Amino acid sequence: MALTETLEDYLQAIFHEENEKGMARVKDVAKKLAVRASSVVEAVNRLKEAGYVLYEKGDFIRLTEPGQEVAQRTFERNLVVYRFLDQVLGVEPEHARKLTCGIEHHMDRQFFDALSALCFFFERNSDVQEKFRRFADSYEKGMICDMYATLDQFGKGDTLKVIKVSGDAFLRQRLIAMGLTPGQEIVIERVAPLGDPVDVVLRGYHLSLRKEEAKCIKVEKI
Amino acid sequence: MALTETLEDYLQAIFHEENEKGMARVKDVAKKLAVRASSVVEAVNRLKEAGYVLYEKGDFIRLTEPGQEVAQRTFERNLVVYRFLDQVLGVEPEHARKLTCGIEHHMDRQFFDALSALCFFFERNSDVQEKFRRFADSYEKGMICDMYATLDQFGKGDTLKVIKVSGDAFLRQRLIAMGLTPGQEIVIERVAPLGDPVDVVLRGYHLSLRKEEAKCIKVEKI
DNA sequence: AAATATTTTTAGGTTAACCTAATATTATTA
DNA sequence: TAATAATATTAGGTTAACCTAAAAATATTT
Repeated sequence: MALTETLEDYLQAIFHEENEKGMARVKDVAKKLAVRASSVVEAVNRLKEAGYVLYEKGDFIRLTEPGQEVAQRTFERNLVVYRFLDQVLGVEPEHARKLTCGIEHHMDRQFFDALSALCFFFERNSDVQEKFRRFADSYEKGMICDMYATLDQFGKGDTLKVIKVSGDAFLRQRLIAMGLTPGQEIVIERVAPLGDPVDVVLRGYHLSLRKEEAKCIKVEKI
Repeated sequence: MALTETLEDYLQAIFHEENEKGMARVKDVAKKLAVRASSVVEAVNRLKEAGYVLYEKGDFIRLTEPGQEVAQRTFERNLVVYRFLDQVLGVEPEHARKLTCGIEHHMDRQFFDALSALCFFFERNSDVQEKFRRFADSYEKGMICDMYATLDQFGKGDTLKVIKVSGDAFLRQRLIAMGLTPGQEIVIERVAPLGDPVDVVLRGYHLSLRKEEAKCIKVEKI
């Protein structure tokens, strides 16, 4: 019985209510999730069906063992994402909190572990943390202005992946029509002196690009 | 006109079809998203309403300028999450691809930029990358066995946040009833010799915990 | 205890996102 | 070109997740 994201949210809200106030009531869960009480009743009945809560009308909502487990796990995921945003990426707390919700539903054990490890790594290696902070700062200020390299910066034999095609609409259209589309892998076959033209292979086809055109193609080396 | 996550997915699929095959057809979009053609028609009509695609029945689906932009942005977010999972966290490609989808809808500019910066940072600093890889390995093998510290490991004046309460159900119940609930902040007021008992303050209340109990409370220093 | 207020529940409605099955359209091939 | 196959569209149904508004149950005052 896999829960929907929404039901997982309800479970978590109930978990927090239980923790904060000792018990969870329809009204408070409703307020916490910003929905109407009737929606909570509906959700709780579904959770009851699935065996995650105990509930008799009029009574408090209480989590069963499996319910506790799911809620706890979801909460931990939430926490780790928050920690990552806050401590590693340096997103402001409030903003981090907003971003966090939603992501915790898309994590599995491996992701969770890896993210935890990363948080710890940064925590234990303040030099790395410092270094990254400086790096990110200059990145933000546009000093590492273009995050992706362009095709003209590579040489014979390099295998690249197209990220984006820039330039005016007409040129872009033309390049895309040639198969230079985001995600496409290309191999540089030959670069003429002074970088013009550049011959590449993609999907088995050969293509010759002017340097000006090559400059419009953002790529990533693979 | 904010799009739903689902419609953003349709937009992205259309984008990729256009890029890969030069044009997007209902059938192919359906296959790509693993839905029925009728669902695609419905979604496309909604996208048309919202001004993101041009579509006359029987014809191909084509993105408008705003449609292109949204699709491109979503794709870039997807890519950066993928890059992060793959290059930084070391999740295997296939698995990373699965995890990626879903997350790209929960990102904003700041998150995107920070994550990009992190990927670059790791790329440019292979020593850091190496170091983390080793760290994560030992972490995975349980050598950094417990990711969270426990309450008994801290001293007077430390401010902590409760992460989890472990122990048998009975003890857990009791500790939680005392207010030691996940997320709760506590301050250590006094630690008796040999660490037993530990006095803490939470929500303005004083609490005295046996060392055995303190060991059950996973915390994080804040 | 009666009156009032609060909370919970039910009943019935809406929307997005799917579906199946039938029909219409467009392509392909005999 | 007629028959067949492939695609696309429509019509109508389902489910989750919301809602409003009214009714029922509990609590709280006077």
